Amino acid sequence: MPTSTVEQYIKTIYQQEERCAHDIVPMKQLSEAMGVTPGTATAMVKHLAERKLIRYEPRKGVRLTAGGRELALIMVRRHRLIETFLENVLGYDLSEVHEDAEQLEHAVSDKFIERIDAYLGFPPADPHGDPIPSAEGHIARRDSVPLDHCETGDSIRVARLRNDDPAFLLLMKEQRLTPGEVFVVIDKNETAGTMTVQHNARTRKTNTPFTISMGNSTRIMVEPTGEQ
Amino acid sequence: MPTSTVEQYIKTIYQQEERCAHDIVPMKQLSEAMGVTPGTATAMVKHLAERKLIRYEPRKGVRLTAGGRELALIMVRRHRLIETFLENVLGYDLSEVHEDAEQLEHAVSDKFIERIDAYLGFPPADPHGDPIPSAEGHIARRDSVPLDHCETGDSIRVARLRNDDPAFLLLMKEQRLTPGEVFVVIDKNETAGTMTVQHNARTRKTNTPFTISMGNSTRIMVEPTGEQ
DNA sequence: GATATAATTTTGATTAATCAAAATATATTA
DNA sequence: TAATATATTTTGATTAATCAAAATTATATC
Repeated sequence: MPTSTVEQYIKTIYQQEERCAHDIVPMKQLSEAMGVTPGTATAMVKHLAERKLIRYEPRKGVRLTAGGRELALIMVRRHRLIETFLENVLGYDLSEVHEDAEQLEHAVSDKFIERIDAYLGFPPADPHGDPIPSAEGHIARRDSVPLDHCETGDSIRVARLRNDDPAFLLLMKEQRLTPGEVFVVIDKNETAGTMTVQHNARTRKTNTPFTISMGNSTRIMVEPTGEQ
Repeated sequence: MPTSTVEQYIKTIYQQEERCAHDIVPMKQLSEAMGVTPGTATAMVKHLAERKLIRYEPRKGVRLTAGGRELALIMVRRHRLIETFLENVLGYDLSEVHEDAEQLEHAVSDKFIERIDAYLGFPPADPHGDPIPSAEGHIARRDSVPLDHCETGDSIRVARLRNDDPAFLLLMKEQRLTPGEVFVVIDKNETAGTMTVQHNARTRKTNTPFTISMGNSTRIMVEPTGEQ
């Protein structure tokens, strides 16, 4: 049985892999995401590699093995089903679900999760719109497309950033073009080779438009929100 | 914040106090109930005493302080509400609820418990019939009476045994006259000074009658089952 | 390419919880 | 009461997870 700490590391590595172009996760990124010192992460990573949950390349970083990915998807399934339950059944606010789910996901049994799934009517996605992996570890491939495939007026959600250039990622962060964020394409200028996007006014206080080159926009994977 | 191990010890001490005449819980009883070696229990008990959750009398045993009792009742509340939820909402069998509740009770937040309580309609008792302590730590005093106050035909549940004589307790265990067990009084003979009880035929395979002296029957606290 | 900077690993310690086995105290029995 | 059995505590070790700080190795800059 993996300890809850092991589960948490594996889930975090999975999430970090999702957020980078290169699938290898550097130690700094992992230790920051886990909120531990780098030395602690190194020690843990060696242990996870022995358990065959990850591949560890010293001085480079880590990537999940098939077994690690399996465990990660179990944890993601638990987390998302619990969040859905907290919101739909117990009436939690969306901002409150994460904290409690983070604790519960390490304490629930498989039986509990399957019962919750049935009780909720086998929902395909959690309250954030993220797909819930099946009990067998299958997760719906989100039909994300590069931003430059979108048209003016499209309402979209950022799925992932296919680029790990720090300057690019920093810019994305400053502009809040990070996974999960919702936008509208307010202009697509083929001649100038630019796209302009803007946060939805009712979800953001500051929503100044942001213009990006068509070339860079291919690095931003988005999916339709289904709105409008 | 108490760790889940601390929570478990405190809950266990509370339960053991309920099950003995003398409110002091000897180390052997505690270590066996916790499933750890006696030395481990001693070490932990010192820690709990420093935290002012228990009073520790070396070579004698332990008893809860007011603060310890408060924590114990929080844990009992969590456990019983979770069991109720698992049975009433998720359709668990009664025999399955304990195992999952035992894990979850250490992972849930106060918010979660209060929401579950409301969702269940503020139930007064869990599926075993045990009262659920309030959020403020009040628990309904079970209206238990000594067995000799019962009459022939009464259907009763054992609440607690007010005697810690090992032979007596062993006998009670052999006859399955332990807390939670359900019986019918089939004879009360004032002249002979005896009472005879029998397990309910549909809950027990072996249900040979058992006769006990009136004197000893005062040590067995029971409550009406509400049946018949 | 030499040096400064940043990332990573190593080392030595710490805390919570545990066990096995030795030492000690208490209770029982003969 | 002395001998034996039982309960309890102590001692020394272990494991998982962590930190701080030193040592090492990449990477970036001049």
